[in-house]
Amino acid sequence: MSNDVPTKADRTGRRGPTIRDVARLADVSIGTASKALNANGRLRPETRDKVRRVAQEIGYRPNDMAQSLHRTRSMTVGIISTDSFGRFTLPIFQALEEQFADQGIAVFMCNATDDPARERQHLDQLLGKRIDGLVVTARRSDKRPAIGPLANNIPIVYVFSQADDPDALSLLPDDEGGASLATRHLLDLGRRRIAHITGPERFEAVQLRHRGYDLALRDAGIAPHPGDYLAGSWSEEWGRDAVARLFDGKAETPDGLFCGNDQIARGAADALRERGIDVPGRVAIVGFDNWEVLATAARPPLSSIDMNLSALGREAGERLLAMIGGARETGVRRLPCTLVIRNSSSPQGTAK
Amino acid sequence: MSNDVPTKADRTGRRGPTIRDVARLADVSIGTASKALNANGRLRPETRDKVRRVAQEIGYRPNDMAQSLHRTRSMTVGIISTDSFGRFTLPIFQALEEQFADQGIAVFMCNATDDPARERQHLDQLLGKRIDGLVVTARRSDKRPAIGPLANNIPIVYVFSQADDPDALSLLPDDEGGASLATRHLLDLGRRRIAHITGPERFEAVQLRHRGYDLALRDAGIAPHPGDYLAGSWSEEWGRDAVARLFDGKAETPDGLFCGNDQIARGAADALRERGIDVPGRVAIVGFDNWEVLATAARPPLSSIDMNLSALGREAGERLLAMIGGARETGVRRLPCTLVIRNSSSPQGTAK
DNA sequence: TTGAAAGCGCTAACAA
DNA sequence: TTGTTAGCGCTTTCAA
Repeated sequence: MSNDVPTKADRTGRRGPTIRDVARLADVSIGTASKALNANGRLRPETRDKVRRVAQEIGYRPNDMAQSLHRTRSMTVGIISTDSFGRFTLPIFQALEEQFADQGIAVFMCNATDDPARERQHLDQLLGKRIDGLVVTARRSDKRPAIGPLANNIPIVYVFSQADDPDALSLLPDDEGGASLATRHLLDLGRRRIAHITGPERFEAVQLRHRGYDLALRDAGIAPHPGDYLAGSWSEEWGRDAVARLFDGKAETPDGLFCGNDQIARGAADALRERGIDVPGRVAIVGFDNWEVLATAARPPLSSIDMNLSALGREAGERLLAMIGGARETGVRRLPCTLVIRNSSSPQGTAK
Repeated sequence: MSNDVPTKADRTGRRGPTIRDVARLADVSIGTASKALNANGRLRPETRDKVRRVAQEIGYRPNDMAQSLHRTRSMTVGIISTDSFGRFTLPIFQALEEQFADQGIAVFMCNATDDPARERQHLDQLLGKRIDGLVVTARRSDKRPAIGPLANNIPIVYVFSQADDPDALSLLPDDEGGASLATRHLLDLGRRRIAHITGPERFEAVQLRHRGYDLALRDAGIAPHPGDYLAGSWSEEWGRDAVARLFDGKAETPDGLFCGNDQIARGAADALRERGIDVPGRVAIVGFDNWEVLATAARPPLSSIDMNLSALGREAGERLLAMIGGARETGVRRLPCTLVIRNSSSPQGTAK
């Protein structure tokens, strides 16, 4: 009754006021209203102000989907993890999301836990939503079947995962380089016999890290001791077992340990402490992953290789944006790892 | 030249074929095509088949945004973490995503790491996308300022986070109940002096768990020993420190430890082992969070309280769907925790 | 059984 | 400077 000009929103009870409502209340044409709100075209300042004021008052917010019907872009991208989300994907996702948010792009998250059918289903849905691009992640970086060329050849980038398709773009951490970095660090500390305790050999990352370790040793003129490469599982228990194998009843033992991940490193550190072997005094240790909560809680805190997953995520975001913009990118790109030094490879007090 | 009837897709180079293209190629009206594809209305079977075949062939997929312009629903929801994503939010998100995917609803993920401005910005974007509902999560379950009533009163549910607004719906784990459960379990084991080592008191969860512990003891007719409640930090180091305080040089020591999280529990277990105190023989331990990777790697593996975050996520999904459907839900709902028994509170071999 | 046309909310080209 | 109108891709009456 006192409520003049009921808005569409009032009538339907759902979906907000439309530009039509704004136009009506501001007493201008709908075209004018659009112009006023979008800052383009010439308009009398007072008209523009009036429209904007009205829009503000009734809480008008343009309907993105209607807009997208015009532009060729939906201003959304999809991220699909073929492999559930986890410790590794999280920082990547975080960086990606931030990057896209800055561009006004919203992110659909999908999780297809090792289920190709579900993956297909998600993909379908995303295509229906007309995403502008797709990011594919995984829990480990081994090769996976490529996602077929998407309708409208929507650009795809694989992060921490790689497609078995040479035309795809994959972004990965440089496992080999990271391993070399760790090994060289131990060499620089004066260690001469460095063992490598690592995870299951079927992981590509295990093979690459092994290679990096090997190369660094050879570069230093050291022939790797054959029994010093131990592949097992990714667990603390394996770290402890491996130490037992390397140290118990041996006359000659390693003075450096490069571990395939921080869990193994932690198990190794525990096992050494329990044997009264000083870390880093007699044996220095470097882990991999730089899983903060684990690495800092260890005794001593663990030096570790950081895969810089946030940087990886940012890079992926940039690449995808470029591809959405029309660039064509292919191949496997590996980003550098960095070394984080803590007490396990540094005299007490020198590092945190 | 040989390419008859170029589709819109061909012309623009972007966005897929439209229903118009399907209609043209199938030689029917666009209305008929729609009917054929949507399985409603009466149609000659052969017409329907023809349309479908064409649609299939040219890879037609309806544009969700165009559809949503009609329905009152966008078939999307937003999840915003005000607090970055982490270990706790992940299982919740996973469960939510799965639930929504089953309903054909896609999920926008947003991360506003402790930044109200960014939160507002994300919210704006989501409103522009016309999300049907919103889930708010956080890294800890303390009260937070409610998100103002959203335009079109889009339903909101807070999970693992609560709003300072009695009209909001919050879903939380039952910290108090979980603590009682842990304590009763230790009592059932015959333990009579149970200490509680926990995190910073400013956490609501710490207070609730303390209460649950207290109640369980009193119910059993045991007056809590004043020095047996130790609030500190959430770290392993604190777990070790607390054990030192409780055990070193004391004539009377606890025979049960209920720890505020698994990190503390693990530190405690380590400290006891190093003192030659048998776990669970002389001291039984129960942790909180059931953080698998940590709990199972501990020596002995830790019994722990599981907050059932997946269930929490599922429940949140159901509630939000109900609210989208028109239901009105308010208040704080706490979902039960469960006890996972491992060796730290069970004779060797009885539990895994 | 099928076709034509209006309209969802918005933008942009063209008229006035 | 402002208004009118034709779509964007789809669904849904209402006619034929």
